[in-house]
Amino acid sequence: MTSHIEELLTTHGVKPTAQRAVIAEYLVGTDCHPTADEVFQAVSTKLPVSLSRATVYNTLNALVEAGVIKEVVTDPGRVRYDANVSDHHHFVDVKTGQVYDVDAHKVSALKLDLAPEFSVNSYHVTIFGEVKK
Amino acid sequence: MTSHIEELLTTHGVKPTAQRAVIAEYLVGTDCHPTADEVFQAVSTKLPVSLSRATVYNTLNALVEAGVIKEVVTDPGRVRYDANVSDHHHFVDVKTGQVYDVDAHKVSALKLDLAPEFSVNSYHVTIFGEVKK
DNA sequence: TTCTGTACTTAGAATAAGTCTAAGTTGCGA
DNA sequence: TCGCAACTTAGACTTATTCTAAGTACAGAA
Repeated sequence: MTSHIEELLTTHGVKPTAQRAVIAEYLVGTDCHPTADEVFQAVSTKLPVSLSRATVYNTLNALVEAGVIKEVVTDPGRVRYDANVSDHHHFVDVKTGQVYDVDAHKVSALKLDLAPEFSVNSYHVTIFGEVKK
Repeated sequence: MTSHIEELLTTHGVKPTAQRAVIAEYLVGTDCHPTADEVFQAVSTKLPVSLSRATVYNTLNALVEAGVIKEVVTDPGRVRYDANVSDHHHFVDVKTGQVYDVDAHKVSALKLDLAPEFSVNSYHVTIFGEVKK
C-alpha cells in the first residue's frame, strides 16, 4: 500500500524507512501545505512507535534535498512543505493563511528586463488575495 | 537633519521618538534589506542611550503597520525589512542571500488565469539567480 | 510649577521553530 | 553471529520574536 511511496523515495536516493515512508505518504496525500509541526501531529498518530520532532525535521530536510518535496516560505517564521514539485506558484488567502497551488501555465510567461549581470535561475510568483465561496 | 524623517513618521501617524527616527532613518538610507538584528546592531551604536530589542521589533512592526516600510520574506526563519514601498519585486542571489529590488515595470504585467472565486489583491515575484560581477 | 495619565522604552523572561547531541536501535554485509 | 554505519530518540540548545512588569518621558490639567 505504501510501496509506491517506497519506490518514490528509493528513486530519489532516500532510504525508505518506516518513518520516512509515512511522512512522505502524508505529504503526497494532501494538497494543504503543512508546517513541520502539522506533519508531526498528523504522522505521530499513525506510527506504532513514538516519533521524534528531530526525525520529522531530518526527514523533511532530506526530502527537500532529494527533490521529493519543496519548501514554501509565505509567512514569516514558519516553513511549509509541498509535495507538488511541478512548476507552480502559490495563491495565499490573506484571511485564512491557506496556500493554494497555481499551475505555472495559469501564469503568463514572465518577461524580465534586468541588467545583464543578473542571471536568472527561476522565479516564483506569490499571489495574495481572498477565496470567495 | 532628521527632520524629513520625523515628517515621514508624522504623516504616517507614527509619533516620532528618538529611537523611531533613528531606526527609520537607517532603513530609508540603505538599500540592503536588513533583518531586525541588523537594524539593532546598526542603530544601537548611534543612540546615546541603550536600545532594547523589544523597541526595535515594536518600531519595525509599527512602521510596517503604518506603511512606512515593508516586510520581505525570502529565507525561512527571518524577516527582512525594506523601506522601498513602491511597487517592486525581489531578486535573491542564491549564493549570497543578498536581496535586490526589481522595479515593477521591469516585470511584464502578469496575466493570471484563475478560477473566479480567487480574488487577487496583489502579487509578488521573487526571482532567484546569481549576480555576476 | 506640580500633578497625572498615557504612551514609550527597558531588561529580561517566555515562546516557537528548528538544530544539535549523546545514547540507544536497527539491520545489512562479512 | 558480529560489527558497523545509518537511523531514531529525548531532550538540551539556539535563534528569532513576543510578552511582561517596571521604569521613564512628556503633554495637558490644575
